[in-house]
Amino acid sequence: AFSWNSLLQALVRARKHRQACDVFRSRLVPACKPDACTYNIVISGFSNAGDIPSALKILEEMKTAGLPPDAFTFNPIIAAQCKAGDLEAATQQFRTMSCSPNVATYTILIGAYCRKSRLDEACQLLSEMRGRGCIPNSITYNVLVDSLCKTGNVDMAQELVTRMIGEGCPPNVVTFNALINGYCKAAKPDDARRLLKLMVTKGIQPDVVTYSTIISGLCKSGRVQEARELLDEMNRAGCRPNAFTYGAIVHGLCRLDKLQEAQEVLHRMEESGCVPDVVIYSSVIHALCKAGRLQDAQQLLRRMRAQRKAPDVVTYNAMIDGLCKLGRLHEALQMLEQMDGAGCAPDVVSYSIIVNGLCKSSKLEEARLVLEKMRGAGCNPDVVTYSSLVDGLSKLGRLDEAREVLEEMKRASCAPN
RNA sequence: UUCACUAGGUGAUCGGCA
Repeated sequence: AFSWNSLLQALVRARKHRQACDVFRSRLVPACKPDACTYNIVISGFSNAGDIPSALKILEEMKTAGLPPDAFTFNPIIAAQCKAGDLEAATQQFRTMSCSPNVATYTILIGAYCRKSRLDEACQLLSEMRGRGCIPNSITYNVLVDSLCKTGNVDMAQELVTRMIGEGCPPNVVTFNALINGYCKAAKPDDARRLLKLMVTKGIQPDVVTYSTIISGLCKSGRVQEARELLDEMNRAGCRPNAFTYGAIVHGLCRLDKLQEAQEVLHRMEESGCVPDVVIYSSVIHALCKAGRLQDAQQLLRRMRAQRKAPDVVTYNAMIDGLCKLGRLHEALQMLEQMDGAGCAPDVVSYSIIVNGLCKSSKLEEARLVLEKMRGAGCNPDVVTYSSLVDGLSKLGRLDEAREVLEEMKRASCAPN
């Protein structure tokens, strides 16, 4: 079982879920019975892929096989339910599970409540875990810091960090990175830089995440030159930039309409053997599309394919939007089919782009059909999809129908914003 | 051999500033 578990784990890590499932299902060696670890690995695989029903099915099989599930079994399921936004199901699972929760269980739930700005419940869980002798560790605190930052409570996060030492969990590089990201997202890159200096004085080495985060923050504030200087600085400090680092720079240049320079960075990467990844290509493709340079975008798409980099849903969406904005709806629909055929399932953004394009061309009936089509593909319209429709109808003076769409949203429990 | 933490790319509307 030990060896098979290692193989399964490797497959799950490589996101080869089908193969992992095949290995598990075939029970390749009859003499080798799956143990609790085996089940945990498979359950974790399904959970991470967002397939909660399958995870629950394996959980039942595990019980049937007489193996008692533990926290390692339930944690990935609870995490997946949280990620899907279903805190009620996660909490239900947590309250009814047949084993004791561990620090990870509490950390998952605390982070989820925090990210939904349900701070009271997060605090309740924090004191509950302490009461049960479950001591929050540095990951717990880091999750708190990060989710506070992501909900716009950077000051609260900063305050928590100052208290961490007293709690026996001094801030580490992840803590600082989370906080630095908070300041960057709050458009305060100077505070981020201040923290970079501070962490060094505390003996904590900045890593590639630290630098990439600040570089991205500077770029988002339009300070690409400073970002490039920081890139030099990180090189001098012996920290090798990675795809995130270059991605931030390239995107920053694109946002400033410095498409020429962005493509130069791209070329330099290609030549230096450091092949740009799908994110970097998509970033430039998006910018080219926004500039109406569909030809150039298509050429870059070909170049990325030549580099054996497969376009993903974001790449296609950028292209589809570019086509729509030029009124080339037919080609946009073709590309939607093309991505599907290439094994890249269109998502709610893909369909929304098309819906918006059709609405802008006053093709409301066709837009309606796309809504049906996406539902049929198991992809529910979201608030943006509906907004395009409401806007299209309103601008044509078809206000009654627009109101009807609002009702439809309500029925689909999609809250208007 | 199995669980929880940090960084880059895509869609609507409206408003402010230029």
